[in-house]
Amino acid sequence: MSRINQRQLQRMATLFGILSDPARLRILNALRAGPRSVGDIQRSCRLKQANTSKHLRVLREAGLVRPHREGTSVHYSISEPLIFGLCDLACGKPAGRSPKQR
Amino acid sequence: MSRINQRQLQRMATLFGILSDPARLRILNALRAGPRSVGDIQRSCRLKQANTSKHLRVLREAGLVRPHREGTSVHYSISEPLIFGLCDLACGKPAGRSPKQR
DNA sequence: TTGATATATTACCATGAGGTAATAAAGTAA
DNA sequence: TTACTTTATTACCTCATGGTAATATATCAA
Repeated sequence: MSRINQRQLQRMATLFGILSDPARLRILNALRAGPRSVGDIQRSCRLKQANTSKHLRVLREAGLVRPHREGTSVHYSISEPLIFGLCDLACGKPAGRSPKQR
Repeated sequence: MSRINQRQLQRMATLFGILSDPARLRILNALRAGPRSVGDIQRSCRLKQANTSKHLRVLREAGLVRPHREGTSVHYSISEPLIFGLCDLACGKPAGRSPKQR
């Protein structure tokens, strides 16, 4: 029997859930090059202001991203680069054959 | 500007979404040791019959798992082992500091 | 102080997904 | 055929989540 802790499973599921949104993946990808202000993220990801803030909050509370005030604006940066390992892996192969296969 | 295709992003998001359910992670983990019948999975994962079937369908349609009839029962096996790379990565570090950090 | 800009939060709606009981379908045996 | 077992599907409910407009908060300038 596999002895993978239920907590651990739950944490994995939660993390995957956070990464299961295209908008959040776009944000993370935008931050890949370096810190960005909320406004920049909003514009480059084509998101509404409230929506941007909401997604950033999710990422922040998950510890994937970190805010830093700079005057009147807030700059976010990746605080968990391991995320990109996941993204690259997900990007590379799995479920990559065809969009739909039943 | 990042030129990650929108399609690719959507595919990633979908894959992560499929992995964002504890029950499905349990199933995948159960299959790690080798093929298993639906009934076995159901019992070892403590899932209801309909629920098991539903989750297996999701995994199957995503190409992560493959069915194989054997008499009156159906055995499922992992068809995309790369998934475990994702799980191991997710398991190892990210968001791993504390369960909640706001 | 007022005004302007940037970000966060709230309230609401609409959609999607998981859980489950009931039913259907597929396979085997007699 | 009927009866039994195993798996799949359907219908339904409930809950969680994303999108958005409106509002609040924060920071700076004048």
